[in-house]
Amino acid sequence: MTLQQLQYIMALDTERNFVRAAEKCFGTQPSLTMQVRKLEDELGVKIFDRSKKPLIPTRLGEKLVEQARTILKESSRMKELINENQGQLEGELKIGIIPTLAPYLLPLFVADFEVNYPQMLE
Amino acid sequence: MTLQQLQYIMALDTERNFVRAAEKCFGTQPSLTMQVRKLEDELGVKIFDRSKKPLIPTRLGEKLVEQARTILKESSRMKELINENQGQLEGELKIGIIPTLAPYLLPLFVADFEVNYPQMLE
DNA sequence: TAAAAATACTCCATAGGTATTTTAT
DNA sequence: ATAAAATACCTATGGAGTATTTTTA
Repeated sequence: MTLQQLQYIMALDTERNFVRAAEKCFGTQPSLTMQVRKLEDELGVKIFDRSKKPLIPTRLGEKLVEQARTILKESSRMKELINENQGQLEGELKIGIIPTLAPYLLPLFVADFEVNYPQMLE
Repeated sequence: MTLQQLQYIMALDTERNFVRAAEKCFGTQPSLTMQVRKLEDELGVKIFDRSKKPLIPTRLGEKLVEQARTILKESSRMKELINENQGQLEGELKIGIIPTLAPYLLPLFVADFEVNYPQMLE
């Protein structure tokens, strides 16, 4: 069992679709298919019922996905502990982007950034 | 960050010694050295102070190890959920035993069973 | 000087990608 | 007919091992 696999089943539970879940994880559909199956094999149970579209988590699958969320939340707590400890680092953030795309993409990135790291903008 | 790395720092925290920690994880000292350093690099902090023997976790390291324990505990909960689920299976348990031995052994088996799987007896 | 940790190197398992086929609406 | 999932195949990364050197008590 890997943290990556847990993120995969989380995304899959949300999207109910391998293609979209893969995009969300910045990967491809086959990788996701393989890893989810590998996890199911390891655990010895089916997490998702693929016999219908859209696919749906099994009864047990729902519980496992929920637990996956818990584990991943505790994992991100590792980085939180570090941030808390170090207080605020100071530094420079360099962004590289070709001029053609800059006016279209940069505003999107910055908007996301504002939402996710408000404390870095002061 | 991998679950394996978290197990490594947990073992290292307990043993305070790469060689013994590696044995405990059924691995070798160099792997452990590498993985611990890799995790430290990824997180951008030192978890253990190796400048003295025996090595000792840093202030922050102690917190991270504690958090690692939490994450691993939540991970093992995945398998617990599966066991619990399977405990809810319904079915028939057939026991074969020769009549001569039955009065002597069956009570012992049942007693054990009651202790170990109470939820199956309701 | 005798332990423990770090380094050098090698190997191979596998995560992940592309291309394609199969399946389900 | 079409979109989604599974399969086949390939590549490259990196985890783990052995052998060796460097460290520190």
